[in-house]
Amino acid sequence: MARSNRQVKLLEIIKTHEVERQSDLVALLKEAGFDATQATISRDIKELGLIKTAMHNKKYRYIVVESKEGDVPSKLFELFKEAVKKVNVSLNIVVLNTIPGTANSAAALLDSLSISGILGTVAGDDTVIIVTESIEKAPLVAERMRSML
Amino acid sequence: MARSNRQVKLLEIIKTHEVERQSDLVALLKEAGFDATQATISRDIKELGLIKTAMHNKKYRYIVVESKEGDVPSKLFELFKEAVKKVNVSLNIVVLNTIPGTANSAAALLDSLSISGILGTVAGDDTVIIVTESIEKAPLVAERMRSML
DNA sequence: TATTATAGTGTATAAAAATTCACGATACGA
DNA sequence: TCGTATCGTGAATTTTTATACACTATAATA
Repeated sequence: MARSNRQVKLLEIIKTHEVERQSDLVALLKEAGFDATQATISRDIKELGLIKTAMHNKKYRYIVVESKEGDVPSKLFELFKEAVKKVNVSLNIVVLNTIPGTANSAAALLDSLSISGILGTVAGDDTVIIVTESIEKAPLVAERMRSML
Repeated sequence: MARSNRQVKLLEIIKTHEVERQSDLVALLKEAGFDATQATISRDIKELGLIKTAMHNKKYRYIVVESKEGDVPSKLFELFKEAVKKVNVSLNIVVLNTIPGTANSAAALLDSLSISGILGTVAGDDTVIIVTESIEKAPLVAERMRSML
């Protein structure tokens, strides 16, 4: 699925570049081998919940923000960050390795977020298994996890 | 200064309304007695660092986000929230009342944020005195403090 | 299989947001 | 008090972003 790959790349680009506008994104994605128009990028940005904001240098930049609106008490995020050590993908499964005993709370956060693409999660002691909708979605979900660390 | 008042009102509006676009803001501000054009609102939004983002209902909405980009370890924010009990203004001074012993860390956060309009801060045991640039700026700074709680 | 959804996209356009330019008000020095 | 600089603003415009519409491909259903 080209779409998921593009969106993963898009997140990556946004974190590593100072993207001022969508047309820049079109260009950067093209460099990376993804052909998409501004219209598509606009839709991706909406779906991924990305935002454009003024930086201190007075330039605009697209960025990723975690907790927006009433999303979730950010303490849970703190917890998540402390707990999760590694994020890996295998086929349609994302595996989180956590500090022993914290897998459950990490999973709890995931559940409360109702992240798109996730079918379900199971938490052991130091491992969370996340089942995603498809092989294509898995890297996107993983990227989302990493972006929370 | 009409500008500061407008911006304070603007923040207030944004937190209490689902503002989808700047022209809505123009209208709402007009109701509140502030006449400003879209151009001015656009500038205010840039200055205040507000953002437009897609909500879960797929509508766009302007919101305030605290920690953007590499802004500050969000733990400091947690601390700030726990510490600060009240925010008051008098002339060009904003006074924070905190839990005893925490005023210093609250002030530390403020310093690290380099918030515009603040000349300097002094922290006692349970009180932070914030000196702002002008009487007009003080309510804006206070609003910023409150928005972090 | 034929038929009907559904998702993803580009093109063209509408809509929204940012900025350029000009101007008025205020502050500051000479 | 001038002249000069700075700031905030609106009008008009440019730039950027979102979406309506049409089309294709793929999946789901009878």
